Amino acid sequence: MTEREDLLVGNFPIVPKQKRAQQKRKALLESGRILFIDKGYEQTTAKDIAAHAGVATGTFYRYFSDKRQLLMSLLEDRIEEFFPPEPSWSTPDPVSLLAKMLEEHGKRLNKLGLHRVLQELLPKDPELAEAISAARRKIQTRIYSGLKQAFEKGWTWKDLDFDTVSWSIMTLVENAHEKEVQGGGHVDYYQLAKVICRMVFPPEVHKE
Amino acid sequence: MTEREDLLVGNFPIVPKQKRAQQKRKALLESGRILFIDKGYEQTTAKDIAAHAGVATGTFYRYFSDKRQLLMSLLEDRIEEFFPPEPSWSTPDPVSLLAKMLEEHGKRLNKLGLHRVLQELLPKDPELAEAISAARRKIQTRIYSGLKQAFEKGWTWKDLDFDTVSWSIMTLVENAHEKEVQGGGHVDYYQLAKVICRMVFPPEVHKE
Amino acid sequence: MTEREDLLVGNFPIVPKQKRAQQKRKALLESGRILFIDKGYEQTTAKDIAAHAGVATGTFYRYFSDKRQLLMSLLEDRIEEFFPPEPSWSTPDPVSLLAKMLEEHGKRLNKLGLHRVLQELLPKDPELAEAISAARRKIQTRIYSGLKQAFEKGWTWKDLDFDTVSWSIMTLVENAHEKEVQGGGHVDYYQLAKVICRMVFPPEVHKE
Amino acid sequence: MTEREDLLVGNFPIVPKQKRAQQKRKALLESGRILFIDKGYEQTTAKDIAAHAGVATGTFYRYFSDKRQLLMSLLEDRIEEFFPPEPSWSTPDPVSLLAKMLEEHGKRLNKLGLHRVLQELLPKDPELAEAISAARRKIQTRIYSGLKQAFEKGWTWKDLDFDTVSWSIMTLVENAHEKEVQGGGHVDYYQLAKVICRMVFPPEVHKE
DNA sequence: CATGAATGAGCTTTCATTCAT
DNA sequence: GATGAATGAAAGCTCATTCAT
Repeated sequence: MTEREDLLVGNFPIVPKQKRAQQKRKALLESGRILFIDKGYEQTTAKDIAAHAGVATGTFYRYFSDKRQLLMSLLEDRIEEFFPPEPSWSTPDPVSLLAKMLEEHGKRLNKLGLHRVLQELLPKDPELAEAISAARRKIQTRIYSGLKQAFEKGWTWKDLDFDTVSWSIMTLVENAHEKEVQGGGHVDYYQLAKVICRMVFPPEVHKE
Repeated sequence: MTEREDLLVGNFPIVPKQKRAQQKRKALLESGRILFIDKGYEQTTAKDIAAHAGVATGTFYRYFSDKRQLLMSLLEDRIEEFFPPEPSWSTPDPVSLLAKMLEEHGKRLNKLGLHRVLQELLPKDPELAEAISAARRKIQTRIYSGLKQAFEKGWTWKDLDFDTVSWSIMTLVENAHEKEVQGGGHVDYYQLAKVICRMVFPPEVHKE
Repeated sequence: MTEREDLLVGNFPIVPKQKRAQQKRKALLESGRILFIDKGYEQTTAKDIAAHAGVATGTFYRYFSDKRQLLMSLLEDRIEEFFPPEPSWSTPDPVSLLAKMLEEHGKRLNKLGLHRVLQELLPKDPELAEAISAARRKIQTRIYSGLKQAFEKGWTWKDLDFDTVSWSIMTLVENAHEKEVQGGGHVDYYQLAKVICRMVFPPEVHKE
Repeated sequence: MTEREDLLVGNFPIVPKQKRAQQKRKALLESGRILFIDKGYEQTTAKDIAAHAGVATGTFYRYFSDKRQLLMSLLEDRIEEFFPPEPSWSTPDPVSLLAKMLEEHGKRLNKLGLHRVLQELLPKDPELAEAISAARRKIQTRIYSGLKQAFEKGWTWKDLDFDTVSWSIMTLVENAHEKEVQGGGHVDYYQLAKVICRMVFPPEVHKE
C-alpha cells in the first residue's frame, strides 16, 4: 500500500510540523471533501476550497500541489475503506453477520461520501483508476480465499466458481450503498445477505 | 420513452437533408463517441471533436448546440440498450439462456462503449440521471414481475424477496460488462448465470 | 453627390440587369432596412437579412460586398433626405409654412427609419460620418444663405449671427423628429416653427 | 437617482481595498473611456481595454463583470453631468450668464467625452436609455418651471409655449457641444445664448 | 446564378497557478 | 508563512465570408 500511496499522493509539500499549519491543512481537506461531494470535483475550484476553509487562494498551494493532490490526500490510506471487508463464513449465523457488515460498510461509505467523486475521476485519472482497481482486486482476493476455506470445509456448493462468486459478492456489496443513495428504496441488508449466502451455500448448510 | 428522449435531445439543428451533411454529422457523432470514451466527457472539447472529425470548429455547432447535445444524440433511443432485457425463467435451461443473454448484453454495451461516460455525467446532469433512472426502474420492474410469475408457479425459493433479488440481478448484469472491460479476465457468463439462478431457484428446481 | 456616393457605395457588384436579380436585390435591401431598424446594425447578421429576404446566405454576397455596403446602398442618394430642406422666409406666413415643412420632414424621417442606425454607425465609420457631415454642412449653408437674403431685405434681427442661427435651426429640426420617436410627447410643430421664427425675426416683422 | 445608479452599476466586484488594485481599476476605467471614445463601444473588446491598461485579460474580469459594467461605472453618478443645469433668468444679464453656463457645460461634456458612446448604446440598452431619459426629463422639468416663473413675472413672451421652448433649449444646449466636436468651428456661446434668450423674452425685456 | 454548408478568426469568460507584497 | 491580485492558456461559441455543388 505504502508504495502505491506515495505514488498517488506524491511527496510535494512535506506535511508541516506546526499546529497552525496542520489545522489549515485539515480545514482545506475537510472543505475539499465537502465541496467535492456537494458540487462534484470538476465544479469545485481551488479558490472555492480555500474560501470555504477561510484561507487565501495561495495558501491552498502551500499545502497541496493542486486540486488533485488534495483529493488524493483525502483518499490516502482510505482507499480500502471504499471496499467491504471480507465476509466471514465460519460463524453460526453468517446471514446476520453479513447483513451487519453490509450495513456498516454502507454507513462508512456514506460517511466518506466520496464515492461519486471517485467515479467522476476514474476516466481522467488512470493512476487513480489503477489504485482503485488494485484495492478492489485485493479485497476480491480475500473474499476468494474466504470462499476457498469454506469450500474446503465442505460448506459451499460443490461446483462453486470462486472467481465468479467473489466478484458477484463484491459487486453487490459495492452497489448496495449506491442503491440507498439513489433513493431507490432502502436496501434490506438482511435480504441481501440472504441472497449472497444462497450464492455460496446450498440450503442444507443454512440449517447448520 | 419517446417523449423523454425528445426532451433530452431537443430539436436543435434539424437533421440535415443532404448526404454530405449527413456524413459530417455522423463523423462528428462517431468522433465524439471515440473521444468521450477515450478521454472522458469533460476532457473532450468541441474543438477536439471537430478536429478528429476533420471539420472546423464552427461546423460542430451547425450540427449540435453543444457537447452535451452530441452526447444526447449518441444516446437517443438507446438508453434502454444500456440495460439488459429481462431474463426468461420459463424455459428448460434457464442457466444457458441467461448466460447467452448476459453475453449478448455485454457485447452490446462494449459496442456502445458509453457506459463510463454516462457515469461521468450522471452527477452533473439531473435530466439524464432521471432518464437513466427511469430506464433502470422499467427494467427492474420487468425482472420483478418475471420473478413473481416464477414464484406463483412455485419455482422459486418460498421466501424470495422480489425487490432485493431483482435489484441484485440488475446489478450483476449491469456490472458484468464492466468486469470484462477492466481486464479482470473475461467474465464466465455461464457461471454468472448459474449464480443468478441460485439466487432465485432452490436446487431441486434446477433439475426440472 | 455622385462622387461621394461612389465613394460610399463602392462599385462592387454591378447592379444586375435582370428583373429577377433586381427583385432579389430589392428584397435584400428592404429586409436589411427592416432588420437594421428593428434590431440595430450590429445585431443583424448577413444570414438574418438573407433569411428574411428568402434567399440563401451566399446570395447576399452576390449583391452586396458586405453588410456595410447594403446599408450604404440603402442610404444612396438619400443622405440629404435625412436633413430638412431650407425654410423659405419670403412668404406671407412663414410660421405656418415652416410648421408644415417640419412636419413633413418628420414624416419622411419616420418613413426612412434609419436615423438610429446611422447614429450606431457613426463612431465606426468615419467615411459615413464624413458623408453625413458634408450633407449637414450643405443644408446648413443653404439655411445660411436663406437667412442672409432675409437679412438683406431687412426682415431679420439686425445683429443676426447667421452661423449660430442656421446651426440652431438645423439642430432643432433634426431633433424634433427624435423627440417624437422617444415618445416624449408629440412635437407641436406650429409652436416650434414660431420659436424658430422668433430666433430670426423681430416681433414687428411678424405682423407683416 | 441614486437608486437608479445602483441598479445600473450593480455591486459586482466590491471596490477593492488595496491601493494597487485601485490603480488598476482606474487604469482600466480610463483605458475603457479612451477606447470607447476612440473606437466606439462595440468595436472595443475587453481584451483591448486590458491590453491598453497594461494588464492581462483576466484582470479585467476581476474588476468588472463585463464591458457594459465598466461603462456603467464610468457613468456612475454622472448621468446628470451630461445635461445642462437649468438657466437662471432672474439676473441683470441673462445672456452672459447663459453663455457662461453653456461654455462650462460644453467643457464638461468634452472632458467626459462619452456623449457618442451613450448614443451608440441607447438603442441596445433600455435600462440605460431609461436612466438617460429620466435625467433628461428632470432637467427639462427644471427649465420648464424656470420659464414659468419668468412668465409669471411678466418677462417672457405672452404666448410662450413652455413645453416647446424648454425642449428647444435642452436640445440646443445638448447639441452645442457636438457642434464643437465636429470641428464645425467653435460655437459662439454668446451668440447662442442670445438666440435662446430671444426664444424666451420679447426684445423690450432685454433692455431691462 | 443560387445555394447553404463550411470555415476559422476572434470574442467572452473561467480558473489553475504564480508571485509580489 | 500568508495573502489575494494578476496571469494567460484554453474553452465555449458566433458570424462574416468563401466555395463546392
